[in-house]
Amino acid sequence: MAINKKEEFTKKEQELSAFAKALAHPARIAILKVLAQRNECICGEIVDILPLAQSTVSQHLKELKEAGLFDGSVDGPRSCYCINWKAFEKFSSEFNSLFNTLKVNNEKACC
Amino acid sequence: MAINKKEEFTKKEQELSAFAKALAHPARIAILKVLAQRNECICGEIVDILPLAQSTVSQHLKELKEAGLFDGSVDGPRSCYCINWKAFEKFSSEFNSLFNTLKVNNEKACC
DNA sequence: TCCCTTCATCGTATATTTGCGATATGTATT
DNA sequence: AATACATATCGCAAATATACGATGAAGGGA
Repeated sequence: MAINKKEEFTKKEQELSAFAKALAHPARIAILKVLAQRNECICGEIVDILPLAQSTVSQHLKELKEAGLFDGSVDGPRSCYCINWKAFEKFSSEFNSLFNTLKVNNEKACC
Repeated sequence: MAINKKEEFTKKEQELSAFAKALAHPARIAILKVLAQRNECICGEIVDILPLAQSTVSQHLKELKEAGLFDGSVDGPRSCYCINWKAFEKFSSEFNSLFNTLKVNNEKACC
């Protein structure tokens, strides 16, 4: 058993949860924060900052990439990682609309 | 090997990722949506709506509860699930501030 | 009291994630 | 061509998540 039932939910539910999943590890949050602190894309450096092995960091980057949040352009011997802003904005606004829907009903709390 | 390194990140990174993890499954998104559609806490019904076995749904509810997003008050033979609004608002606003920080720097995109 | 309903928990199987070292790849530099 | 550097990928081990059926607990009604 342990059949994966994720396909049985709506597409939007799957998309939102996939986005959340991409952010569901502190290392990946940390990576995004590094991007926020600098005003440029990351070209290396990440491995030095995180307390993880190079291969593990590479794996986390891959996951952000596969989630569509990251554009990685391999550029010579060093890579350049950038946020895919279109995707990021789309997901974050969808999250906010979910949050807001929930909050509106909050005003009529029942227990 | 396979040692869990989550503790080596900052507390905020851990909190945010834990929140994201709670939303990282379509079933849990669906549960929150059900709450949004009705104007009241959920007393049963969830199992009928989701395409999952009762025990599995119970497990997902437990996870939302352990993430601090859900308050569950077992009340006689039926339970009542409510969102923990304080926690929810805290996390969603922290997410937004992360999003906004990222967006600000977006304006100086470099690649 | 004896069942029925509702939900939680346990045990278990499988899938996925996390993490590392080793190795491959790909581009500059010498 | 040989080397050095930065990343990616592979292979494996351990941890965690997902899912279900079976069972347990607790209240309500016959």
